[in-house]
Amino acid sequence: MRDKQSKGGAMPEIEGMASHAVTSADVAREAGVSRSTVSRCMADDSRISEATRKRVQEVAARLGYHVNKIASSMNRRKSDLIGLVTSGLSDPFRIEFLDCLIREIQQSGYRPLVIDVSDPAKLEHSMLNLLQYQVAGVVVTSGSPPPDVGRHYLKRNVPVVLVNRAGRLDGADVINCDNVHGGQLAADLLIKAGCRRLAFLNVRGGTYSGNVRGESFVTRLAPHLANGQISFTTLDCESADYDGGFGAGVKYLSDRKNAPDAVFCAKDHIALGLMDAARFELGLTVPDDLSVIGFDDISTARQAAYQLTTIRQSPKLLAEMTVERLRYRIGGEGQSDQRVVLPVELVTRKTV
Amino acid sequence: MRDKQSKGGAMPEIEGMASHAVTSADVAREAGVSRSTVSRCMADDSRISEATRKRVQEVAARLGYHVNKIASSMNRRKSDLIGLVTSGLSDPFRIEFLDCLIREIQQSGYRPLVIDVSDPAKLEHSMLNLLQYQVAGVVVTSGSPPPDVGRHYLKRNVPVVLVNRAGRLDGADVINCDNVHGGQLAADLLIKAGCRRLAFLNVRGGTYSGNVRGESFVTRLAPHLANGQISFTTLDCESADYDGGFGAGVKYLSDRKNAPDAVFCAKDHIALGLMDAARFELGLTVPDDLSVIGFDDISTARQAAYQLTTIRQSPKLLAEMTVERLRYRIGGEGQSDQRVVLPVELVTRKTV
DNA sequence: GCTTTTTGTGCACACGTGTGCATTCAACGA
DNA sequence: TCGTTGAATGCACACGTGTGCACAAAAAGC
Repeated sequence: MRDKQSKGGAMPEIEGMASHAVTSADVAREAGVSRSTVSRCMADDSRISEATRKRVQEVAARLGYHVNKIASSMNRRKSDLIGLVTSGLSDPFRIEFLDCLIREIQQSGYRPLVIDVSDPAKLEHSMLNLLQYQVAGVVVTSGSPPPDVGRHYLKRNVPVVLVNRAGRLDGADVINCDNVHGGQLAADLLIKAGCRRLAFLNVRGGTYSGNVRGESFVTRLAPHLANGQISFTTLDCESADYDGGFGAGVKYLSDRKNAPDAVFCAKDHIALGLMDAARFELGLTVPDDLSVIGFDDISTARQAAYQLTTIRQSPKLLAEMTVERLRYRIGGEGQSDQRVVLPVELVTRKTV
Repeated sequence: MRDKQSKGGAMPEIEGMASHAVTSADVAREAGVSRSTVSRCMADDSRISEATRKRVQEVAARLGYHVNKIASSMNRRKSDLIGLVTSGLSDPFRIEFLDCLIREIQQSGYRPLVIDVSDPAKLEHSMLNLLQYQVAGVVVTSGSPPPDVGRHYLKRNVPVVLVNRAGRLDGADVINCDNVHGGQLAADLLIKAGCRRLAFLNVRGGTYSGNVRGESFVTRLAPHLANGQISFTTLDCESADYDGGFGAGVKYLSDRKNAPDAVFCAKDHIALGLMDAARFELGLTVPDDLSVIGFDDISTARQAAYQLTTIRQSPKLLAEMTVERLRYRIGGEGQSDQRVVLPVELVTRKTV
């Protein structure tokens, strides 16, 4: 009855003294079944009689057996890990997105394997490295993966989702919020508010999302520009964060005559810095002296000290969509790349 | 010369058409060496002649071979994953810590496997689940793992580090910032500033770190309390975040006669909410009508709109220490649990 | 009662790697 | 020339799991 598959003689194995991890063979021996049966019982997945299943699972629980996911992954040639490529946890909106994403991934039975690429030049190396872990899929939230990488993923049938990135990757789905519409909303609002000297502020060199927002903004402005009733400038800051926005504020808002009276910022974090520079460094009043509008609607933008008017995109929706695409592609193969655009909405607060 | 270890006849395998991942056997065949040699070459670790190593590595690169970490982990019975137990990405200081931690882990050649435990009741299950991945170590930044879990980790020789948690776990190192000193610094500052009606604000039910900070604060206050020259109250808020602090501000600061004139908050995020309630909801002036002091020195606290005086702990130092402890214990075994306390410092800004 | 179908299990192989041990080979000293 | 030593590499096993196939037993059909 016992020791059906055990190789040598049954080693004594004093109860509770085993220093090695308890394996499915241990459970099999103890329950008097074969290792295969144990495997099937743990997976709930085959036609195993209710009686044995219950007994085996009970034994497994008593022995403290847990399936070795590494061994399982090796056998199935695919792990339940999903690679998350990001660059640090400094950008507020990305954090909110990752927060939702991690929950969503976990809820789908996967595990997030985070990989930080501060140096964009290392993106290729990092993504290849991720492949070593037999990840079931990858989400890229930073940088633009080179086509070489895409080919490797394509060959291995590992789906890639690019979130809010420029998408030129074969075999990858691309998800963006509606940057174009966002830019239009911002333009419309500022025009309606009667602003005359408008500006768009983004980090120097630009980012994909930021560029689209700015271009859409200025396109929408075009008719009024032609009229000569308003003016438009493009401004840039050193970094895409609070300090960058603050620095830009000090730099561009000092000259009250020619300074813009309304600034559309590529992202909220920059807008907050700009606002603070205007208010606390230059003594301006928002929105009387200066209107500010951001993009993302990060949580800080809601705080009483800012009450930033902004274009909202939903991190939760973004995350849901990401995982949906991922799950759809995992297993299912050879599907054409998809481009998803998620809606944005204007959130009116007190800075315009 | 070729096909030394290949089992059946050498399948033709058209160049570049292989749909399966390239394995060490492929490299071995191509380079005319054994699979063992390939393994040793990739590890740089044995006494392989410089010539063969170079040749093999060149072939590996040409074929696009990467070691399969899953298989490797299975063989070595330990992966290079480090579990990160956290509860969401909402708490600002924890995010800054995780940011540093992920970098640090990565720099040490490990990979962070994030696991989110929103429901503290699931902590045990989650940590056991983490063990399935053969993690090399685990960092807990949320919740208090039950002793059962500790025993499992101890048995498997997998190190656990608790960061800013109550530490009662056998086999786990515990790292805290100097909460006691922080509470003292806060007390000293407020006394020196001449505040009379002091209060400590924490989330309802309390947290380990918060409780220690509050207790140390009131202990330091004791002599002055005995004099009857000052008063002290403990306040609580619904949630440990901005909204919680804001709500508490509205609730406790309305009655100008009896309301505290100085509040020590368990963490910055709460302090920011409190400040905003005071300033924008009640029309108070900070610090004239109300002094506020926080804990952590999160990045938002530095912003011009807040300029929060606070007790600073270093997320970078915390992360470095965490990984140092982890690395020390991985491999090295049977070392007594250690308790690390990291320094804090007062950051004087404009809210006291 | 005999054949056919259904149901439940076991056997054996494969996944890709690391490493102890054996083996080969060249160099070297006597 | 032969034995000895050291370096370099191959062999074979182990890691723990999933699953196709075969097989036994029980149920069902006639």
